[in-house]
Amino acid sequence: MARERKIDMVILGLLSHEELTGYDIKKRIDGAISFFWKGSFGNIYPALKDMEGSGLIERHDTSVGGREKIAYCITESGRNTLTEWLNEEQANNELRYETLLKLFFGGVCGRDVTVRNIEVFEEQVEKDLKLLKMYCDNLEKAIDKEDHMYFYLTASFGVESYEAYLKWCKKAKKMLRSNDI
Amino acid sequence: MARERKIDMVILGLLSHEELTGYDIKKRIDGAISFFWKGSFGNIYPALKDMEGSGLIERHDTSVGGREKIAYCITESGRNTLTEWLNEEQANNELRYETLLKLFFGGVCGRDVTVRNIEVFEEQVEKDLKLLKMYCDNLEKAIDKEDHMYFYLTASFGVESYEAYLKWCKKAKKMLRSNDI
DNA sequence: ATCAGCATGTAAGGCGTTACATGATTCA
DNA sequence: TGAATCATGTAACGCCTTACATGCTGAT
Repeated sequence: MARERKIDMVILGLLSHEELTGYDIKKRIDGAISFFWKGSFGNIYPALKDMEGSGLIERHDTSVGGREKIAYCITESGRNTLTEWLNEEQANNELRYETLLKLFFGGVCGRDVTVRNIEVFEEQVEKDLKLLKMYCDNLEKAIDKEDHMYFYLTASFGVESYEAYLKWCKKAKKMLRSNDI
Repeated sequence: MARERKIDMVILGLLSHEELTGYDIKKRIDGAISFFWKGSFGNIYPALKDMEGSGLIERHDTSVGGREKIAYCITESGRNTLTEWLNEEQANNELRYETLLKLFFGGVCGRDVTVRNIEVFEEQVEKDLKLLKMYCDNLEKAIDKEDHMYFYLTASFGVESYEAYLKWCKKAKKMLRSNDI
């Protein structure tokens, strides 16, 4: 029923900083944002069209030569919508971790399978954590710019939680490998 | 294209322990599982029907009096499907945290709004953490039962990460409230 | 000349939520 | 008697993913 499509807010948020094409938006989302929100072309382009229709954003053609290129910028109305959303206290936070599902039902296959699944998870987390730390390090240096502080805090959330994940992985593997229990 | 519906695995996992009705399944999911996976009646009942059709589960009518009641149990084929899934190394783990989205774009509304959003998040995490710790405490006492260890590890994952969240919340609020930056 | 990357989109299908519809039983 | 809980489902709708379709540009 109610308007739920959060991709609109991602787009408005990105456009509040700079003018972007759909393609650019995808690239931005694939960066630091991808750790907590995803987007696809089949998602972004229709949203862009809808939002233009409702006056939240405006297109302006920046095609060069035969290359089609449509940049969008946020309107006053779009900025209001974004502000309203930011001021709403309720937020929908969801985890969908298949790894945890497999862990929960780990008894069906036993310890070795579960340990392996944890290891696979651990490897991914280690890889992502490296990236997140890189983001953090770079942002820390430029934290005097107001916007950078928000980006830093977001990346830092990732670092804190991923480090907790790794700590848990070690503990869990140890428990699964011990014969005491 | 490919079969993706993970609710099937949740159901198979639950039925691997005991025979359950759709209503029971919903209640189980709303317990400890809800921290990392959700389910609804509109989700569960159709899945049950499909899975019965493909022979992964079997119904047997346990109606009493005028009260309709259909319990399902897992079949050999269902147990195989569950085992195959547990043995697949790739797992899809996704975070969709609207709070982080709001944080990332926090510059639009400024520090007070962002601090408030973090506080709302913090309150929810504190509440959930209490529950998770309760689960952990209860399971720790009965960890000699193999299955309980898996449940314990899952809840423990929640405790570790939620504690990291809280740690981050304090740090973030402090940074946002300071005038140094 | 070819390939990676830039750039815009559509179509089909799957998954899931919410609301609705219906009725029985238990307990205060 | 009325409310809460048990119990099963369907329908509408929304959102997203994946795959497809198309074409330009710049670098090797």
